Amino acid sequence: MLKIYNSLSRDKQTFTPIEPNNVRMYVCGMTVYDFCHLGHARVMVVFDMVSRWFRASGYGVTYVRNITDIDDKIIKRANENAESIGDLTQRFIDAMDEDSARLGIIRPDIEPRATQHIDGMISMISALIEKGHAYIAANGDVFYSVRSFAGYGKLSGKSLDDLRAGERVDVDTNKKDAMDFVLWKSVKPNEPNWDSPFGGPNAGKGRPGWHIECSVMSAHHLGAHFDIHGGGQDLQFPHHENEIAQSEATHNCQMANTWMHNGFVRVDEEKMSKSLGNFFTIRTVLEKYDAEVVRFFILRAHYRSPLNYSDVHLDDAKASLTRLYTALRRHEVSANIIDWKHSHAARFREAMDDDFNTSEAMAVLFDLANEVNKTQSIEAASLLKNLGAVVGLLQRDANEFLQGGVVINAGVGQLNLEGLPAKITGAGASSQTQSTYAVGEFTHTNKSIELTIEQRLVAKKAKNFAEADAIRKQLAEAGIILEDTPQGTTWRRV
RNA sequence: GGCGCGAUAGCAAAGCGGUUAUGCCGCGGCCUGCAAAGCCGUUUAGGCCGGUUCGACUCCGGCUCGCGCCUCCA
Repeated sequence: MLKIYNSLSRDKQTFTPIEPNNVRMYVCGMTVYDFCHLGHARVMVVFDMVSRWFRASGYGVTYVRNITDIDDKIIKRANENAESIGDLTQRFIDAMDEDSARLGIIRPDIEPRATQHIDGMISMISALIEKGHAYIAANGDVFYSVRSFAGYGKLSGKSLDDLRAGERVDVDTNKKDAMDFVLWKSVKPNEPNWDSPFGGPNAGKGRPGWHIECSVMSAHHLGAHFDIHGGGQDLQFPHHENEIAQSEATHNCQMANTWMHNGFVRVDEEKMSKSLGNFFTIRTVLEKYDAEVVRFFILRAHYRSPLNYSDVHLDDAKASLTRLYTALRRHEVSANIIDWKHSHAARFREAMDDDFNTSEAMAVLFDLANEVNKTQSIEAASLLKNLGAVVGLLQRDANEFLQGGVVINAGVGQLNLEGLPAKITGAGASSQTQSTYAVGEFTHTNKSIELTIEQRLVAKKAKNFAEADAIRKQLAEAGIILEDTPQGTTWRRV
């Protein structure tokens, strides 16, 4: 029985989909004016995990994640770049797709773009005006009247009287109430605009505000009442609160049954964000760390907890994931079937059913790795790999992961062994994407490493251990660890 | 100022009113030519002050500190 913490009720509730076998989930996606950072990675990974767990639990899932492709920042950036808005947004959508694929994200079923739903937004805004929930201001902007919606504040727990709008920002004098938010922005010079029936000094020409997008796109694809609405913690207020106000005032029914919010990624105990400038883009991090390590790093914490980012933590995650892959080494794993009655599988399920406790689920994976190492059981190894698949982990060939490594810059010059620079590729975290990605430039090719191992083997057979150890040491300095086993010598990258 | 969240061992991170979380690191042992990996064992916990209880890291109250939202933000 799956329980989910619902931000709306502030407790864990048993999850029952509205339709018997289809979970309808909407997640607020990205505003595409720049590369995605680790905070975006977390939303993508978390809700990917959520949708995977629904599917593993036997549900059908309709997962919608929107793309905001029109807003102030996009317009500003396009102007700065002297680039068209369409070119800019497409460029960053492509980049997002690439980052997402590398992180092993299964694409959402539907990825609507705001600019594809302008008509729907105009309709909803018109309906809100008709119902008295919105008004056209003198300058032609259309505002939502927060006082007109009795439930305003129910998601964030804020009351209108406690909110001190205007304390930190100048209040727009066109508003009736300082907390009213914009639904339609009347056109400004050199800005893209659409026709609307809202009138005003610019004859209705303008563009939609941010909040209305999600109300329209979620209703369009999932209906007025759906199961789950998700997003980052920072969207809870005002974005999600405003969505509720718009949607519920329009449709006269509850918008989403369950609201899920993932915690922030932090840097030095502070929220990672564009405005603080302390963000790391996904692609920057992936220059140094394997995408699956990043995915594991995100998944080993509970989705609602804050997640501190640092190289030390990524190194730690890498070492941990290495342990799991090491257990899988040399095991031919059987088909994709999980016996949920198996004690480890049952524990895994119990953890995931308890508000997606991936932290606990990862602990099960480590216990399973211990069992594999102890007993060499193929069943245990298969279960480990198959449970990994449920959360999008451990699907690569173990050696491919272990020999992927990161770039080693030190020691190149000192090596007298053949160290041909070469680009070694390692597959992304997902087995679903066939693309491969370079982790970096290595000082040794796999081939040269194997040749070196052969040389060392000759020395070993001659009991020339000084020579054998020297070779091993040289490779170690280049970040390559040799391991002698009864089946021969294996290697991996640090 | 309003509202909310958190404080667990060297680091990271869960569960749980009484039983080994888990991973990394450290230490000891086994294994190994020596290592590595692995296995076994092991040192470091529960911000502070009270209360409830036979028993609290776990429940309640207070305090301190940190963080978040109240402005665009995943």
